[in-house]
Amino acid sequence: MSTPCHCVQLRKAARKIGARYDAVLAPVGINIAQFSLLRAVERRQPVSLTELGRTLDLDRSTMGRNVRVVEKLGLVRLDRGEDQREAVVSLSEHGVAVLRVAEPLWERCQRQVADQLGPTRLQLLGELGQLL
Amino acid sequence: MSTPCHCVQLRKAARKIGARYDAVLAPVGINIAQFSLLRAVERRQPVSLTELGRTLDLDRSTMGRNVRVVEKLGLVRLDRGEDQREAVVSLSEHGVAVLRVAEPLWERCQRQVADQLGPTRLQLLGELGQLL
DNA sequence: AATCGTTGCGGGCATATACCCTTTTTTATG
DNA sequence: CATAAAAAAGGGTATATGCCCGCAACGATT
Repeated sequence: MSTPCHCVQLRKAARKIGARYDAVLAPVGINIAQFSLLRAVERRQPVSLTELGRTLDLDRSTMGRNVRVVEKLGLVRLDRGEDQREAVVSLSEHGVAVLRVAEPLWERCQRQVADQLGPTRLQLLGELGQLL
Repeated sequence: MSTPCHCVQLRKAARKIGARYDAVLAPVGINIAQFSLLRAVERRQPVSLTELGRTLDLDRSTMGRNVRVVEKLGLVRLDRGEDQREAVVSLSEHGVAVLRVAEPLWERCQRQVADQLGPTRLQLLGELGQLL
């Protein structure tokens, strides 16, 4: 028999948990990636795409596209920074409102997942990001 | 302060580890998703798209598209099954050859990851799939 | 044999993600 | 100050992934 691929296992777990968070957030019209993006923007706004990418550990071009999606939803604003090269992102009022509604939904899901995994595995989960 | 989102953590870890396996497999011209697909095909061939999807825990339409990619690479064959609705997949000779070359590369990466994470965290990976 | 519910695909649509290349703007250097 | 190097976006291309819808084939029931 062959060992299961650690990467495949991890991806599978990520898909599953993602679907869960997505379902919880669906009533608000956003998914977990967008929720995470909005939170990151709120904490650092106004913030450039590059900095956002560094923060979320995503490719800059990925950031640009993901931001465009939430921009179309009217959740964030995109402006030019002082540095004319930068595109700086900030939450719109609508974005703030959506975030406020989404937060308790997310928290409930987060808690359920935490209970289901237990503190030990949660701890390990956090360590994965550091180690890889 | 806000708790980090378990889902986001997991996705991030999955992206990172995925990039690693992808890099290792790049010389063979496939990525980890395709490697995993080829292995699944080899073990069950000839296998229908639906069954493959169930096996890999992927949406059937996703399976269809992913299979088409490796088909274009000449790694698998797609035929009609006895049941005329089914599209059955099997490895081509080239697919087998690529798999044989890819396996040792994958194994080395797999071992490195295992060493880096240690047994406890490795075990977590397996458990996540079950629990989520 | 005609019909109807089920199953299996394929296509359309959308998001997430990454890599590469080009253009624009800034900055550092001679 | 002029110019070259560096930084920031943006667009192109490609894969992975999921949902929904429609079509075709299969099987059971009448």
